[in-house]
Amino acid sequence: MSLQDHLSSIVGDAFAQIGLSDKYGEVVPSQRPELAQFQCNGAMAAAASAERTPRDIAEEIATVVAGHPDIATAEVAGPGFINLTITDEALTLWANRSSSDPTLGFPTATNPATVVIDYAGPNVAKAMHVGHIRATIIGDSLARLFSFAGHRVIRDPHFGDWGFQMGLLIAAIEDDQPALPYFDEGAAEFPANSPVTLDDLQRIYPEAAERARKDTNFADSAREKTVALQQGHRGYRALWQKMKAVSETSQRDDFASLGVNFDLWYGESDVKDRLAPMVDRFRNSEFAEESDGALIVRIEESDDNRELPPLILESSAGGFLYSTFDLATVEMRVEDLGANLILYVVDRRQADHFTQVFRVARKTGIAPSEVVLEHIGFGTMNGPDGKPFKTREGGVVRLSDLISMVISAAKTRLDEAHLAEEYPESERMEIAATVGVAALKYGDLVNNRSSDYLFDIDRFSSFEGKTGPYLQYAAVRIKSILRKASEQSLSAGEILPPSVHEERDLLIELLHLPEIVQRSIDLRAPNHLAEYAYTVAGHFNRFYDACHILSEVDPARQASLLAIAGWALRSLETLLDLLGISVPDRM
RNA sequence: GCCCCCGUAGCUCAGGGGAUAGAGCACCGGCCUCCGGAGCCGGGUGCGCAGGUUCGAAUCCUGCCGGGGGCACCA
Repeated sequence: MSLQDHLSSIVGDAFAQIGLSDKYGEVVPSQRPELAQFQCNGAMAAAASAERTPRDIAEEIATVVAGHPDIATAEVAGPGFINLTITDEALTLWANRSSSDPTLGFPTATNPATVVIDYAGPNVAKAMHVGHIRATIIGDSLARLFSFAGHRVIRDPHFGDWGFQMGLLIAAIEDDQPALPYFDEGAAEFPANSPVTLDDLQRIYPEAAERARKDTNFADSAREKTVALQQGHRGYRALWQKMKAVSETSQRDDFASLGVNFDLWYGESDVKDRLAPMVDRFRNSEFAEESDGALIVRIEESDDNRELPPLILESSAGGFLYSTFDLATVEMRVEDLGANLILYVVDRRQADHFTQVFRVARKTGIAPSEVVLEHIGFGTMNGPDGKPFKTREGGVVRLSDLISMVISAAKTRLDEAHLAEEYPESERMEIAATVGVAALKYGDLVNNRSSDYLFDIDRFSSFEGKTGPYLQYAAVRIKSILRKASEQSLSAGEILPPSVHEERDLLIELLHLPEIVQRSIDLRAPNHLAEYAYTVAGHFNRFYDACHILSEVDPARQASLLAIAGWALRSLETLLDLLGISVPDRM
């Protein structure tokens, strides 16, 4: 239980005692910190049904609550706000309890759910680019959050490796190099090395896509090859393996440099054996019908306010498309993984696609009613011109180049600040990498995920104010103090009642962590963590200015200050970790 | 055409139906015999417009204006 829950139950009991529902007792942090630490707005909500004035109810609740030993003051203000302050004794008790708790006062799940998080979504033949950054960072943070909350999390990047783009590539490569054994029906074996590099694929793919738009024969040929690949053509499968391998090598490097890991490294192709059986099951069922040569499922519902296109199970060419992959993947995640909740962290422009997949999964029973499917959409990362982020030449920015940019900017900033100058070169590089990635991730996650945001390399690389590096720096300063204390054989002890308001304010702030984590999970919104981490750092910095730890003369108080600093550090590191940001030991 | 999202300070963005709507940047002014100054403190005529619901609306509903996005064989 958190302090806030505890206070809610005290106030809730008071409401029950005067004959009103205890649900009105919900306590939240005060919006007016100069007036109180916490507040309850329930008296105003209760007034109408109780046929009493809000102030009248509030006064009575305040009187009852004021008698509780943990409550220092309970005052009515304005139309009926109940402002609460807790005693320093209660504050200290909760501080000692939460600071020593493995999850910092957050109650972990008693009934853990299996949560599959589908994020990143890299495609074969394409190096990851800025369009993948948000999906990767947001998905990773959500995975960390659910894991922290005690759920069983399965992270799956869901590679795009089984669709029409494969047929396009095969057709283009065959056109260019027809003598390759992959196109020879009688080939006994295939070479060990890939005939194409990722750079080749990056060049070939857009050319082939463009050609298919103009040349229907080429497009038809690519569709045929897609079908042949899906149906098991030996040569195409062998070539596909090569293309997949060269792509994944680069993509895994990108994930590694972002510090992002997955539990499964599945793609669309990992459900390839489920596709035909699933589609055949629906072919003659009530769900599916033929339309323009394709097999479709209509998804309209009576209360729709617009026309929604049907989901295409099988194309008129006899191939499977991405909706079919996603549908079969739901089946796999439910049957094989035991998923209770599946989150799709995908650009919000694909909202209609997920509406189709979810409706079909629901009505066909692929997703039983107790399995929750959610599309976690997000906005675009724009450049300084307000349009999707591009290179100066107008091209797509590769993720690896973007990462290099932020790391290089971090290194420049370290040099300017004359920081880390005496450290070994390898450590300096590591610090620059950690700081650069923190700038990138925090700059993204601090925004509300559903809105577009502007990525400005100059602003991000300034590293001032509300940034990842500022938070790392705040944490590093605490580590430095704790290291010095340790060298002087000083250790943390019990947290004592605060002496100055900066100390009290920090304790109160740190006790808000459980609610912030819960809200971030409920809303699937890491930006609440990002904002809160910044608030915590601010409170710590004020505490740091007000309470000089190492020169404190009272040993018990010094041990208490060390405990508070340690708690603040662990809170900051935990919050940053939930954002996917790590803190160096020094910088 | 239909549908979805967005519109908050000079700029970039937060904001859970609650009090006086916040932060960062930028700009101005302070703070170092002390733990790392990437810091701390002070400085603010802003919720696109008009209605509605509510004791209470940036938040919910309707309309309008402005911006972005989506609309079956790409993913």
